[in-house]
Amino acid sequence: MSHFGRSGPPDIRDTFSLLVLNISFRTTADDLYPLFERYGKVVDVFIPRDRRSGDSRGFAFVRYKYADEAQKAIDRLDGRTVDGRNIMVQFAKYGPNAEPIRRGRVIEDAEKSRDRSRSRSPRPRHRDRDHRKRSRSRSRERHGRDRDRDYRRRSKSRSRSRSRSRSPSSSPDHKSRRRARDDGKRKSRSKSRSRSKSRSRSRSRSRSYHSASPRKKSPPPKRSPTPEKHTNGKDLPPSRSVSPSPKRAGSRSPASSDGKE
DNA sequence: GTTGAGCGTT
Repeated sequence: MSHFGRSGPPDIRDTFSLLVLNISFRTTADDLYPLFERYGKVVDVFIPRDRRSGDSRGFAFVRYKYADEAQKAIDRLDGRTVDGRNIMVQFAKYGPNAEPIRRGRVIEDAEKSRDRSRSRSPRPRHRDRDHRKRSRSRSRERHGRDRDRDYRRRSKSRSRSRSRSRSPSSSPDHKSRRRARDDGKRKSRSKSRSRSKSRSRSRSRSRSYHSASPRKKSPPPKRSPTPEKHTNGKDLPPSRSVSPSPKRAGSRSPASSDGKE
């Protein structure tokens, strides 16, 4: 929703989107509008909110009518303290339709192809949209729900050191603490994986699709007194389609490897 | 009540 109450974005044909980062969670579009409107014609102010809680996600999008005004707003508001937070204003890189943005403006089809043809963008990496979409979890969820996402976020933030000092009051306490926990967890996992690996070697990969709960404790390979041949035939009856290894079935017999190792 | 890297809506 936009600041004007309309449905969806008003008109992004000739607007320049600005991304305002590091704003307070209490800051609303009404608070940002007068601030940005002072430097130009603001077409729309949008603050993405969480679907469930409805709270602000900590950043906003301000669309200007003209690029020079947007640039001026960046120059004037970037680094300013708003609501007690040092905000960061910059041109948006992606449009609402997942389209690339050049200098804050949505690149049109013709312009896009032209740009590609003339000069390759020095963009080091193409960021997957799904990637950020998945990591769209606010820290609130981090309290004890999703720490799996932290892995990716942490590694990504590492390579983002080129950014300016966004938070001088960055307390490394959190990282250290979290890292310690992760380390411990990782160790335990690696051990378990090692065991599973050896087992998997003797076992057939057809078991992969069988194990629906990786978290569950791996049951000991209770081997019946019956010969391996019998077990093999029972374990992978219709799993032929799952195993894309035709040569294995012909050149090698899983029965022999099952018994040994 | 908390949080803090990032890129968007009916």
